[in-house]
Amino acid sequence: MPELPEAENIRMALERALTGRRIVGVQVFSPAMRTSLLPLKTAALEGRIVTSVRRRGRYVVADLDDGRGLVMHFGMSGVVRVESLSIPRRKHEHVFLELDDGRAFRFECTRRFSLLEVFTPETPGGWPSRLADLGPEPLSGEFSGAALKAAAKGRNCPVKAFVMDNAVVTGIGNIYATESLFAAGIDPRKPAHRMTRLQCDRFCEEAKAILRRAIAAGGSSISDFRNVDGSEGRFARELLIYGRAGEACPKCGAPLKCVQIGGRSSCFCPQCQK
DNA sequence: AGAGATACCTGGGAGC
DNA sequence: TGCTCCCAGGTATCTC
Repeated sequence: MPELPEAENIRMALERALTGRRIVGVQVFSPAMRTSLLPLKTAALEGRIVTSVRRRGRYVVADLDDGRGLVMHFGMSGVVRVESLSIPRRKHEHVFLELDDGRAFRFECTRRFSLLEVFTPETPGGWPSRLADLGPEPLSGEFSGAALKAAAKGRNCPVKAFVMDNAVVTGIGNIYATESLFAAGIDPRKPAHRMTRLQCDRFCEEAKAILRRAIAAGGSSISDFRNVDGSEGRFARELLIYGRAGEACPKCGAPLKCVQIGGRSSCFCPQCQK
């Protein structure tokens, strides 16, 4: 399921595949994912050239030469490919954007939690402002132990729900929150405001290191995730505790526990995480 | 304002 | 075998 490292890998691949390419056709096969896909058909995308590909949190934006942009989010099963139109459409491929090199940007999403929309910068409350409202990028200098400690003031929710809040830090989902809290030795159930400054520092350091390693490894392929070239991410094998409830803790050997936090299963070591 | 619950959706696995 | 049920996940939206 795409989190930040997966989105960044998609961004890098789309930057190579789409920059400078002209959109020559639009095909929409299914009316809706998270939002309706029908506006793509009447958005006059034909003739537009992709000028750059950006990322904000888990969102990837392909900027067009007329100032608009294509914003995409991959939910938990979104996959994009840039490949020949002649390859038969897969069951859950919902959109093809035909390119001037004979290939197509093809958007697949099994569980329809993804999003693909055109935005105009002028739209009040449109995508640029919504992206700007997201919390700091975890790999930026803006995300620090001091900032995390300040944001946690007065917040009584469990640490895990807190760090998965996109307004606190963006792009960290269940996998990387689980792994980062384990690496930092923090109990995911602990009320956010009770994290010490040292723990906030540790969390930031570990989260940044894990995210950087995951990006370098091409992301984590859990269930449906594939990179733009169809390859699987190699980081899944480096996950230490995600999805390993009942197994021995890789640090101390105690059995890993699993609890529900914010409606999401959360694996942790009751010995190592305080 | 914060926090919890719920809906959205599909495929895969467990259990009968 | 075939059926039902539950679970996974991010985000929006609702209620308390």
